[in-house]
Amino acid sequence: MDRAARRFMPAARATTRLTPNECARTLMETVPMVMRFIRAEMRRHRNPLLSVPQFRALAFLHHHPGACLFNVADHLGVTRPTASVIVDRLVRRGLLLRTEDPRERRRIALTLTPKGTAHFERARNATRAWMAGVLGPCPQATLERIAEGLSLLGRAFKETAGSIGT
Amino acid sequence: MDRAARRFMPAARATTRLTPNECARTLMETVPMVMRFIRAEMRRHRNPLLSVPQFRALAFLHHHPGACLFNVADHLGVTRPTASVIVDRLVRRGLLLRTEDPRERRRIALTLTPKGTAHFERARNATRAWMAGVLGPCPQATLERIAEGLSLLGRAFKETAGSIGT
DNA sequence: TATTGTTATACTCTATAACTATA
DNA sequence: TATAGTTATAGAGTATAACAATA
Repeated sequence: MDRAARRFMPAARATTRLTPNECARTLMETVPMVMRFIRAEMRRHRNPLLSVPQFRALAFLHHHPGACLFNVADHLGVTRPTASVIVDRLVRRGLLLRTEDPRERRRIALTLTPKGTAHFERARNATRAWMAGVLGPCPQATLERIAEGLSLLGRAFKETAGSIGT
Repeated sequence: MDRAARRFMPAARATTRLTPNECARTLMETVPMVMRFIRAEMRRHRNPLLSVPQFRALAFLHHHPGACLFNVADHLGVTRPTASVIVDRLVRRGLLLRTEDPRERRRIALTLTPKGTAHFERARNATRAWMAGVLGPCPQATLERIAEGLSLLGRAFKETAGSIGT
């Protein structure tokens, strides 16, 4: 076991029961910190690259080509005007194609352009490589605990915290 | 063990080794998602309340009264101009006091006003209560795994990802 | 010269309110 | 009337560049 994990274990196992409040405190310290590292990293790269929301929008549309604006807003957890602005910037940069859905003319169908696909994949690979570099030094057991904790955390939020935006 | 945890375990233990890349992917999906829940929750409250960076700035100064701008920027992980703007908004709202440090007249000493302290504590309690509500349904074991994962994650980032801003 | 902090500028994210077009 | 999307407006966060004051 690595030093970091060993340092942590006694506190986790030997003390009194961990309360939701203490967990919340750890959360409020860790998540924003990690988030700003991600943001800074994504901003560091070449040219205008992608912001985190832009990256997430492209990732979603990469897996759901032809999705409409509402789907994007829902996935990003933002209101439709916000999603509209984000999408609009990507369209202007030539990364997204906005077409009309002939069956439901109120809707738009969003798809990545070849340039958008290339841009997204480059950003994704760079981000993953950087992150893998950060996580790389961790031993296997630590990696698994991190993934497990994140997975459980994500599930708790998805189940309890209601949906946002309209 | 709760259903959620049981559902997760087989994937974590029985498959091939978890790679840093896979962990990175989970991270890129979970952290922004949790972050937006936090942001949305903090924005939901009464009046202008506090944004996440504002909250973190007040939390830091609550524990380090008299700290200077550089310290705040360092803790938030932003550049000094950004910290200056954030602090300035809090000063204008009467939540922070900006005074000159007589020993080092280049520096400013930042402290919470009584109003700032009250405001911060209200925001902190509300956020923790909400978060505890989200985490509350989780069984003890899950809670501990979440806290452990976050703690290890935070440590990995703090150790590897260099400092930001200047 | 180096450091601390601010201001100017520019861009993104984000929400609410008001609007258009379609169903 | 209800829904999909846009536009207008406003404000926060963020960076870089240029600056002032102090050490």
